[in-house]
Amino acid sequence: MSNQELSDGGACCSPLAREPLTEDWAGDLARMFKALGDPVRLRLLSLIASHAGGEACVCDISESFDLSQPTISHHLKVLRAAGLLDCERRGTWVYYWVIPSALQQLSAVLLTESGPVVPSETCTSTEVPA
Amino acid sequence: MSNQELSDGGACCSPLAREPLTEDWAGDLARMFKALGDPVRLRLLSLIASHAGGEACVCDISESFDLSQPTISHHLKVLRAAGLLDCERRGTWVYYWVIPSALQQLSAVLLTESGPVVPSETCTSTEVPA
DNA sequence: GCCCTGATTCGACATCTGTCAATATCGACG
DNA sequence: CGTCGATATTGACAGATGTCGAATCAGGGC
Repeated sequence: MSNQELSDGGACCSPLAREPLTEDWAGDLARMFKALGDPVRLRLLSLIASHAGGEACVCDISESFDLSQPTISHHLKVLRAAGLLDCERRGTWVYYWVIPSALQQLSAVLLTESGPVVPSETCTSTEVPA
Repeated sequence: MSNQELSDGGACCSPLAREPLTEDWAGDLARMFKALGDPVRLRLLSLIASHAGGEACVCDISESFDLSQPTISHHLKVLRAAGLLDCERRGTWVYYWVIPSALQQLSAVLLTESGPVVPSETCTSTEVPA
């Protein structure tokens, strides 16, 4: 995977709204978004991100779900394959943590002309320059 | 399944990293992320967002894909059901446009402690799993 | 060495998803 | 009114996905 598109040369807006995504990049982003497209995985990510120290072991977070441990492990694997998590074994336990740059990249892609704030509620006007 | 309850109301950071997502919210967000978890839909969204005027008719964007017209229509329906797009019929054509607040919400959720701030605890390695 | 605990992998299953061809709907134009 | 072009809906189908139980792997303690 190539996550180098973060620093787009001279791009003032999000690439999503600036120009059509290339197929390659769309596929790359879609894999990450698809990993987030499951409530269990979203909660897993949130649990890990909000855990003390920014990391958590499986035994700790699996208690928050009604799912079997293999299922939790499967979801963690999906998140890791998508590049959103990383993990490390320490003795008996395996600790997971979030990869901040991955989330940041996704967040940046979604930042369109709307920007971080929406001052005007009447969005009917199309203010996008041609 | 007793998660730690809300600490306090004033959320200064992203809720994803502040505290575990509630099941309701995770389900809501997951529906939107799942809609983005397909390269075709991502490109559709990008094509519409980057189109002149911020909106595009189906006949225009469908040319960029090798997919059948019903498939394009299906993906547009998914994006609309997720609250990411809205559409309007004008004569023969149907125009679609992006709902900025939806993308903004998703972008905000992903803005964790990473953001503009450089994390100091887990900066030992930035390599992603292969 | 042997077992015990934590975590992953495997195999199987039902369900969901993406795709197409065929058909239907909706509006414009003779 | 009939037809035509643009979208949407339906039905069907292969492939992906989420889930579990069982088996397996990895360390620690006896």
